[in-house]
Amino acid sequence: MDDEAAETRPAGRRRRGAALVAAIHDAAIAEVLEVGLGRMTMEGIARRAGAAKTSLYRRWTSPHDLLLDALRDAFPQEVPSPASDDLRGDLIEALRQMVGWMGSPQARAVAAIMTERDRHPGLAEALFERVFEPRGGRFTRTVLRHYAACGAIDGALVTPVVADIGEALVIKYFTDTGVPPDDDTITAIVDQAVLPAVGAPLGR
Amino acid sequence: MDDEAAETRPAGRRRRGAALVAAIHDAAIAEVLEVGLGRMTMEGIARRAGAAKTSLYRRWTSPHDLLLDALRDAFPQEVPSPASDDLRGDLIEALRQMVGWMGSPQARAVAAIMTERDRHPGLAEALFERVFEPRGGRFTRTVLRHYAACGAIDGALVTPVVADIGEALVIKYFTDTGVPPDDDTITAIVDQAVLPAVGAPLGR
DNA sequence: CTTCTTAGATACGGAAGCGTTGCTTATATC
DNA sequence: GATATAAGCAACGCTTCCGTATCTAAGAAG
Repeated sequence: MDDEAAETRPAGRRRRGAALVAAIHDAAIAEVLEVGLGRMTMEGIARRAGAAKTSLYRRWTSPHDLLLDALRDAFPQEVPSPASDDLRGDLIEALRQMVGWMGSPQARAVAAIMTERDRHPGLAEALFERVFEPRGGRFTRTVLRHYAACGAIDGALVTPVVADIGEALVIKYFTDTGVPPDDDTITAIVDQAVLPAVGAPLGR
Repeated sequence: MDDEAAETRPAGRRRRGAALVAAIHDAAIAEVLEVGLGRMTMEGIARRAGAAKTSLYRRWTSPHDLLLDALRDAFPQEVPSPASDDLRGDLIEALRQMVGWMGSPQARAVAAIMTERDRHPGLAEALFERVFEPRGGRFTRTVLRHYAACGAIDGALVTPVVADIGEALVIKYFTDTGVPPDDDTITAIVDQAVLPAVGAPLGR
């Protein structure tokens, strides 16, 4: 994910332009994941990228500025929802996609910014303005809306709260245990929490 | 919350023993909330507490050590569950208590440690071992178990996933918006997500 | 091959935190 | 009031990062 860098590069070759920028972007994301938002440093990013500090200061003014740039380049991550006529299966698949997305370095960098938003308010704002729009049940909500439009479930039940149930439980599982939920857990979340809220029969 | 410190203390008075320790504990918690886990420093805590750096090093070996000590002193926060025969009301009350608890400096310090657990694994472990046991639906779970025991709801439906629904949605609301959910939102969470999962009638 | 652009290497003075030391002085105890 | 305990204070050499400046050398363009 990083390491097209320092040691690997045969001393006599120099990256320029886009290739160099990409390497620095990767280094910035790797850096925030390893040392955290509060300990990001131009020197650290340069070291990790195998680039000269000078090359960073030529383009960016601060680690945060650089990080935002890196994230904007890495997004958007659009999540298409394949809609068959299997509500339960589509919900499970949506949460599976979410879990996969959460594992990406970009997503974890965003999470790091979100959790420290009160310490760096400007950064969180800029993330929203410049990178992507927040506040989403972007995964299950898409699915639920589709089936509500079909008439398969009652559209009045697809409230903001209900559209967040699946995502909320995935996130809580992740922060509680430190690992993403496996398929069995995802299935349990859909069967025991999401489906009941949209009026599907209980008990599975 | 902090500031029994520096400027306020009339130059000729010295705190000792427990009073000093308490002031330093407060300063440590305030410090982690302001600068974050990664930027906590012995000098910073000492400055905030209006104490000498020496006095910290006499008792603790690192900012993390000190922080853990401060948290252990501030806990436990037991949450009793007043059980009448109003499931819905008790669920709402439980989540209200949770929101209140989340606002405390101690809880936010714990949250800071949890969100950076991969950066400081030892700290998160020590928090569990030395301070309190994790992994809870400690709020709504207590309520749901009570009513399951009474036979008011089906005990088989009170799974780990279901016991986490309320807390998960409160947490997600908080991290998404940056502010705790108000009473209307809490009510919506209970009505639209928790109650359906335990077989209560929909729609409300 | 020549030239222009741009990355790399190195050094800088300054700031801040580190963990420790030696010493002074306030507070508690007898 | 004398004495033991414990806190404050100031300075130490060391490290890391800051932002900048200077100089060399690799890559691209003509």
